[in-house]
Amino acid sequence: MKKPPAIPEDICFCPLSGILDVIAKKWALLIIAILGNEGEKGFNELKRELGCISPKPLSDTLKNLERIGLVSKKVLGTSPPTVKYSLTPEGWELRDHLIPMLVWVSEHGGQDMPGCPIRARKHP
Amino acid sequence: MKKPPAIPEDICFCPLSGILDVIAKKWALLIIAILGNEGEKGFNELKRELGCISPKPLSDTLKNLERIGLVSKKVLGTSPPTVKYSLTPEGWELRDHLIPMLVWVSEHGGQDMPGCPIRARKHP
DNA sequence: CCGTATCCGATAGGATACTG
DNA sequence: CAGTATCCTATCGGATACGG
Repeated sequence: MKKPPAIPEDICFCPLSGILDVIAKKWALLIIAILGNEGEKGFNELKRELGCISPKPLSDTLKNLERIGLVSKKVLGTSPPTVKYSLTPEGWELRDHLIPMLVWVSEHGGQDMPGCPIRARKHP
Repeated sequence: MKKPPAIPEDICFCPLSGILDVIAKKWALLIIAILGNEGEKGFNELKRELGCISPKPLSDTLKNLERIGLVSKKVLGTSPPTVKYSLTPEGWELRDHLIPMLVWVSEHGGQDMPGCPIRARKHP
């Protein structure tokens, strides 16, 4: 049996449960990636960027990300109400650890891509 | 607006959809982490390690991971039937990119941890 | 030991409409 | 623009039992 280059120490993954419940969702990682890549985004801006997400799941996901402290929400004016979502410092840290994986995945090329196109910035 | 250290180029996240549909699930990341950390695992071994997963979701997840080429399955004997799940080369690559994130998350400490305890190796 | 089969409840998430 | 409110469906995921 191959001896794998193991995780540094005997590490407990208990704390993962909580965050994975939020992160391991359909849109969470993409939202973090996009916010990280572009800085700040409004609700519908984000919605447009994601391409085919309904307001409810987007709202839910943002609330969850906010709750666990990865995303912060700023309300600016009142008419028209302007809202900006951005990453918290913790969100940035996570994002930094996340990017290598996302980049690898996007380069590696998932052959099956049913559903709607999603882009970080430009779309071919 | 803060100028973020962006993702290398204008990168298309289209290919993400397919793989995210698989890895952004409740158990997928943990399975990859565990297989990477311990090399090979049988079905029930994995089940025990995950702590509180039912056979069906485990079976489903493994099939999906196999389908997209991250996990391979070896059938050895016939009595008793011995099966070993392990990471494919691609699975290893993904795992390498994944570990920093998982380690960060586990160190960062998710305060809320409802549900069952999950461990990579030892459990306190 | 390795799963599949079945059933079932919870919930994620899409569509749409509508309000502040 | 920024969501909330419904509604509705598909799927996920747990429990249990059983077969190879």
